[in-house]
Amino acid sequence: MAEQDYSIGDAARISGIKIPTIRYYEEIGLLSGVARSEGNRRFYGADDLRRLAFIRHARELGFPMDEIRTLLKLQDDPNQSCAAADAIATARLQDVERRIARLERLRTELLKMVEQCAAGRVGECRVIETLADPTHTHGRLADE
Amino acid sequence: MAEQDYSIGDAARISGIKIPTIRYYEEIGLLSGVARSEGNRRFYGADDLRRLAFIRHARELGFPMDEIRTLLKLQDDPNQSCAAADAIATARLQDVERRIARLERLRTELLKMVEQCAAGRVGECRVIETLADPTHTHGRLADE
DNA sequence: CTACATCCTCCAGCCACTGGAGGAGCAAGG
DNA sequence: CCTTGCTCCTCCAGTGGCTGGAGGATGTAG
Repeated sequence: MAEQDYSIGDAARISGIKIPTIRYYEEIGLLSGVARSEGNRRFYGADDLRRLAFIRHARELGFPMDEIRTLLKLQDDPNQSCAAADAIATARLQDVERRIARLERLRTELLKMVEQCAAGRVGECRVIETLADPTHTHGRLADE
Repeated sequence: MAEQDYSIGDAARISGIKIPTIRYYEEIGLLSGVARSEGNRRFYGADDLRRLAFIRHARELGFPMDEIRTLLKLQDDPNQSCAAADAIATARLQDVERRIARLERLRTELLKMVEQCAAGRVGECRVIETLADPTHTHGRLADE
């Protein structure tokens, strides 16, 4: 193992991704050609660590796995147009905005529920009542 | 089947929950004692439909399954204190607020990425670069 | 009576991991 | 040199919350 190489445990600590998850990422092809030591242990170079950081950051931003895969392929081939990456990021942005709007509505509804809870019996509990309210049946709140 | 009874297909249409999901809810004990016809078909009364609407609405509000289970038990026993329901709703509210805050941060970051994409080559693409940025490694954006 | 819709049960699969069993490798202390 | 204890390996099963398909029974309309 050269000086700039890391064990899977190191990689996990540095990237903040758990060991089995790193192995899983390799299995599903996000990290190809991971090197092995004599004793069959994986070891990672700086590139691999960057790749793991990329994946982690993208996951945190809510990118789904297949989009990450696409972004990694783009990254591997830096002469391609960045339009595809832009499209993916834009789609993600719109998704995030939709989710914010949805959560804001949930917030309003939950606030109402909690405010009106007079700490009484369940029989007259707003929380339960609101949830049972059949006027919500066809969820304005569903994914749109 | 009496007049106010519904087949599982009707229940699915009315509640907006798919048929296999309704069966699944029964299997995991959210709907107990579902009646059967001579020919072994499930049928649902108004109570069951209300219960399904409750579950759906709670799911839409982001309540996890075990909290829904608790709320349903509370509902089944209307002399209990509503404090437990209130606690669950409050926790949910806080969770929603945390998620909104998190998504707002994502939004800011994604906006920056998209704005700076000059539709150039991947080599100088902000989208890819931002994601690869190792200063994000220990995610301020992680679940907190 | 035939077609067709709807239902039944059982079981496999989805995603993105997570964790455990059982065993091998390796570094340091005695 | 040997043991201790840590890390690593592979394989496999399980998570939650469904979803869908196979293969067969039941119900209904023409």
